[in-house]
Amino acid sequence: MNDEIGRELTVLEYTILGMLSVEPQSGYSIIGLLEKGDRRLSNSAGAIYPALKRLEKYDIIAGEVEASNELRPRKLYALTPRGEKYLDAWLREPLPNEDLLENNEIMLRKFLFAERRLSRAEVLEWLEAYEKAIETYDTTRRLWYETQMNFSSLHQQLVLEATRMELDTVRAWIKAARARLKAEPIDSEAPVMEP
Amino acid sequence: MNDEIGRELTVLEYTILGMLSVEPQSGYSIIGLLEKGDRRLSNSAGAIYPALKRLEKYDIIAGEVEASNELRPRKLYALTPRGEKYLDAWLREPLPNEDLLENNEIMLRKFLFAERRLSRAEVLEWLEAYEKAIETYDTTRRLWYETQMNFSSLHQQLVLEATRMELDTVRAWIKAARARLKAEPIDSEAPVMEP
DNA sequence: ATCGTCATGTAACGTGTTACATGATTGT
DNA sequence: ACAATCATGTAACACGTTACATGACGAT
Repeated sequence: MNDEIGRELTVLEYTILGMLSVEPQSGYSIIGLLEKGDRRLSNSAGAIYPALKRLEKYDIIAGEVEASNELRPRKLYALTPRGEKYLDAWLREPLPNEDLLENNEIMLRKFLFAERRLSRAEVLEWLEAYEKAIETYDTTRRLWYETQMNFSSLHQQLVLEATRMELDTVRAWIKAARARLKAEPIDSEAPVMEP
Repeated sequence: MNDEIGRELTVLEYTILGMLSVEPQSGYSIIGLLEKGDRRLSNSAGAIYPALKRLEKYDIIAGEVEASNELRPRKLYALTPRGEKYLDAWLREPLPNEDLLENNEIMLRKFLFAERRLSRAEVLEWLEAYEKAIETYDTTRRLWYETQMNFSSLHQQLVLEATRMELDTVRAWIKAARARLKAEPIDSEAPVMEP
C-alpha cells in the first residue's frame, strides 16, 4: 500500500473520481457518461478499464461486483476515503496563471464536481480566484501582443480578437455564476459532512 | 517512398506544417514558436525532433543544414510539394458535426494558416460552413438538454449556460470575421502562386 | 571560469488509441 | 435466427512527457 503515487493523476482519472463522487459507477456506465458528456475525453474501453485498475491499485477507488443475484454482473466502483481526499485536493488546487483559457473545460468540470464536495462559500472563493487569475492572464497577454500588433496580419488580428472575446465570455460567466450562487438558496445535501 | 502514410497526421504535425508554410524553421525555432503561442501543444524537444523526423520520412517536409559557413549550424525544414498538399487538404477538410466547441482552437489554427494557403473566397466559404456547423451543433445540443434540464442541479445549469455563452461567442466571432474579410482589401501576397 | 542560451538529439516510460475477444441478454 | 446492447477485458502500437546527454558560443 504505497502512500505516494509519485505522479499527478490524469484528467481522465480525476474525471472518473468526480463521477464516482456523485454515484458509484461501472466501467461501462462511465463510458456512457463520457460519450454523452465530455467529448474531449477518451471514452474507450481500452482507456477506462486500465484507468480503473490503476486507481484501484492506488487504493483511490474500490470495486465490488454487484449483488450476485443480478444476471449480468457489473463491477461497481466507489471512492475510498483516500480517493475523496485526492478529489477534494484537486478541486481546491490553486489555479494556474498560464493556460487558463486552454483549460477552461477542466475548470468547468471542477466547478461541476465542486457542487457536492465544497461548501458554497468555498465555491465562491474559487470563482473569485478564477476571476483574478483571468485578469492576470489578460494583462500579460495584452502586454505581449500590444508590442506585436503592428506586424499582425489580418487573420492574426482576428485570431487574437477571438481569444479576447473568449476571455470576456469567461469573465461574464464567472460574474453571472457568482450572482446566481449568491442569490440561490443552498441545496439540501450540498456539503456532505458525514463519513 | 510510400505514397500512403496510413494514418491521419497529429495536430502537432499539422501545426508544424502550418508553421513551415509561413517560413522554414528549425526544431529549436519551432519549440520557441510553440512556447510563445499555442499552449496546448507539446513544445518539448522529445516531441518536436521525432515529429520532424517522421514528417521527413514521409517526404512531407525536407530538412537541410543551414549554410555551413554559419558557426552554429541548424537544420532548416521546409514543406515539400507533397507537404503542401497535405496542409491544404487539412485546411479544406470538411468540418465535424460534433466536437466543434472542443476543437475551436484547432479551427482558429486552421483559420490562421489559411491566410496564405487559401483564397479569400475559400476562406469566406469555410467560415460559412463553420457557421452552419455551429447551428447544427447548437440545435442538437438544445434538443438534448431541454429534456434533461428539469433534473439539472444549479451547477449543472451554470455549466450548460457556459457552453451556451461560448457558442454564442464563436458565432459572433464568425460574423465579425466575415464582415472584416469582406470589407478589407486583399493582402499583396496572400495566395502565393509561385513555386 | 562559469552560466545562460542556442541547438540537436536519445531513452525510458506511460497513457490513450485501435482493434480484437468473449459471452450473456433482449428485441424482432 | 440474428442483430444490437450490456459488460469486461487484452494486445500492439504510438505519441508525448520527462529527463538526460552533448557541445559550441557569448557574456560577466
